[in-house]
Amino acid sequence: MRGPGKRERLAGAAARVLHEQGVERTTLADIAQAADVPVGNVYYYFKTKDQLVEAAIDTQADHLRKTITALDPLPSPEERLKALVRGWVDGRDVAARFGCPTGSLAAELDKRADGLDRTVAAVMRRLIDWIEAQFTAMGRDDARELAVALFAAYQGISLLTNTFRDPELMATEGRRLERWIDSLH
Amino acid sequence: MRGPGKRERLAGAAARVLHEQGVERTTLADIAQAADVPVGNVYYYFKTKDQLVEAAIDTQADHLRKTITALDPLPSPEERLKALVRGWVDGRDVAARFGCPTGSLAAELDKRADGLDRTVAAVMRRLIDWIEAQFTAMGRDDARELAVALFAAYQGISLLTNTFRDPELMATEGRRLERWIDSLH
Amino acid sequence: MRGPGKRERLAGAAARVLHEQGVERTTLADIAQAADVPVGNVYYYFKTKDQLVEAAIDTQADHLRKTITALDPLPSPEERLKALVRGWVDGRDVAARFGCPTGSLAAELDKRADGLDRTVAAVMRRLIDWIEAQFTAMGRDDARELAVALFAAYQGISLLTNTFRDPELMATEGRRLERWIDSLH
Amino acid sequence: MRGPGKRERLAGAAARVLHEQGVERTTLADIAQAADVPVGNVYYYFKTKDQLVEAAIDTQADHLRKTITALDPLPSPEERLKALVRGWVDGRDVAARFGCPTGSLAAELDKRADGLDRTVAAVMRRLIDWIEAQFTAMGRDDARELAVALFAAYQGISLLTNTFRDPELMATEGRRLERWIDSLH
DNA sequence: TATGAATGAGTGTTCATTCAT
DNA sequence: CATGAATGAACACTCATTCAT
Repeated sequence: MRGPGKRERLAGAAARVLHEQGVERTTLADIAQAADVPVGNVYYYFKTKDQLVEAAIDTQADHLRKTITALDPLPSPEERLKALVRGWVDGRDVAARFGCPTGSLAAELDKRADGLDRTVAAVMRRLIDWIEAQFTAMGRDDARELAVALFAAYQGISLLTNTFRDPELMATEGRRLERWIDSLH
Repeated sequence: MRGPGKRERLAGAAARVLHEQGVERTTLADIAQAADVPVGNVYYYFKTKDQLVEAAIDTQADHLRKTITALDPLPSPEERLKALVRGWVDGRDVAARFGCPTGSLAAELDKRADGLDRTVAAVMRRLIDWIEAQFTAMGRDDARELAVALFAAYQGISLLTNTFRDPELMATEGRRLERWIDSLH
Repeated sequence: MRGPGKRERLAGAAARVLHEQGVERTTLADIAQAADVPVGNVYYYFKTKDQLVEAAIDTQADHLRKTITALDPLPSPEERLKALVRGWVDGRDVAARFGCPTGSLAAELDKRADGLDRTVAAVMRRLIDWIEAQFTAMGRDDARELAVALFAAYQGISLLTNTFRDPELMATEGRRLERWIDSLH
Repeated sequence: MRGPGKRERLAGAAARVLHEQGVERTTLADIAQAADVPVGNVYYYFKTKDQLVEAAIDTQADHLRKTITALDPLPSPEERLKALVRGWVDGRDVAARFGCPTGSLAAELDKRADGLDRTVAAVMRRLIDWIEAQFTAMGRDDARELAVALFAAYQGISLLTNTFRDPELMATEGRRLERWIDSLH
């Protein structure tokens, strides 16, 4: 129940609740309650709601970093990319209910003038960079274009999976993407 | 300016402003002002904010219907699909600033418990159905899967184009999708 | 109970309550209650608390203008100045409880970074200008200095009258100032 | 840094910050920071914010006592009064920015129901008493009235100097007051 | 004594919705 | 039909004060 732990608990709760309810529909009280912290105390750790949103983005960035780190040991770039896709598919039930955490955040924050939209963009760029590196390792000189296309495919199918509340959409698209990756060398 | 005209003006203003600012950040006053209608008068035409959102969705559905109608005379399904893609690319500057109108609406409404999310879903389904019909006409028995993939690709690249504020992303992906369509028969 | 009337009622209530309680200790709810207006409705007329404060200052400026206008018909500048002093003395009971409305506002607003302090300053300057004009009419070439001194004397005795809750202080000083004015030609 | 030293540091910081920012706009955190004392620790020395305000008043009272003590050795009451006035004028730059420390405190505390307003009043009364003693020593039987007038003149010109942010006002009025004192025997 | 952390009541402000005319 | 005005339930944020260690 100590300081640092609480800060993380708040950031984690923020990441979760903001994903589930969206930024605008989430009140500070919601986050405080989810973290089991009195509302007034939230401000000891985060001076504004925006800072909480930023912390939530950071939490997602951390998660992404870990995901990538877990993928790196795999023997080939194709394997790494297909494992990434499989990870997306594994999250299809959550996506069906709430969409992609990063994507829905990006969609919402783009409507605002804060610098927060730049922060999400940076997180996304990092993942695209990593994907690009894999395609480059596969010898593709259109690696950037392919990386954008792959990530866009995921973002798009996340949105549809969520809109139609149908996890199968993600599963099917995942299989298609795996086949597509295999077809590229 | 009679009733019906005002109603449409309001729906149109709603569609525009909701796309630009998002549902949650748009006030009724914003829409009323954009339509040059006194705030109090809005409620004569729409009993709740949700009904205005619904009208905005309907406006988008109309627009989509017209788009499709304009495409149907084209000689082949490949041509129709590629023209659809070209239409998306033509809207890349708007997408860079505000994303896809339908997609951003869907993302935001999915966070709510209204039936409004079902309404956007229906609009999207209609377009996917049309795309599917084209793939079927091309002789593909995986037409549904391809339709979902194509529309997802558009939704995804819209999000990225918006997030990175870079219309070129959409242009590049458009060319890729056209090549992909050509490769399918 | 119409719009314009309500706006004035709010400004009047603000002037009164802000004088009695001070700016910082007065809540919008206080002013709303004093004007018998629901809190939310205040914002239809004034977008911020600061605008209410400004309206209160304007109300005081109006009052000052009227005071001066009532003085101008008097036959000589000495008479006008002494009548001004007598007006101050007449308000000694209010001063004993709450100080000078303009002075206490000035003291409080000077602690802030708004432009509001400039607004009060302007009101004060207008009165000093008028006093200066009287001294000039009396043939004094140190009219400005005398005007500042006279107004300062009033502000100072207002503060002391308020601090010691003793209206007599104001009365005594008023007599002294009248004698002083008489001694100047 | 032991207890007593800290207590004084806090009182001094309170006096300074309260003068600069006003009572209502100053938070305990502000004072704690100015005194370089952790917020939580303030309450070991002062149980409430009001007690800190009281300590600040006491600090001012001390300062006033010292001022008077330094004046007493002067050979004549006229000299002592004029030296007092010159001291006021010396502080004109601070007055232009923040007003008279005691006066602005008095103005603000009079809006409250605490006994604190009585405490400032007592400090002021002590100085008026001393001024009165000088006028009495000059043989005036209207010494009280003159004392009140002189102190009021200072308070008033402090307020105007502050409101118009013009130290020259204080300088001019100081010269006038010195001439006035000379004219009284 | 010392201190980071906790707490909760209060404040200004926004906005969908309703109402009187 | 039209409209300015009214309403009240939120919400983000602040801060004096208290507590645990």
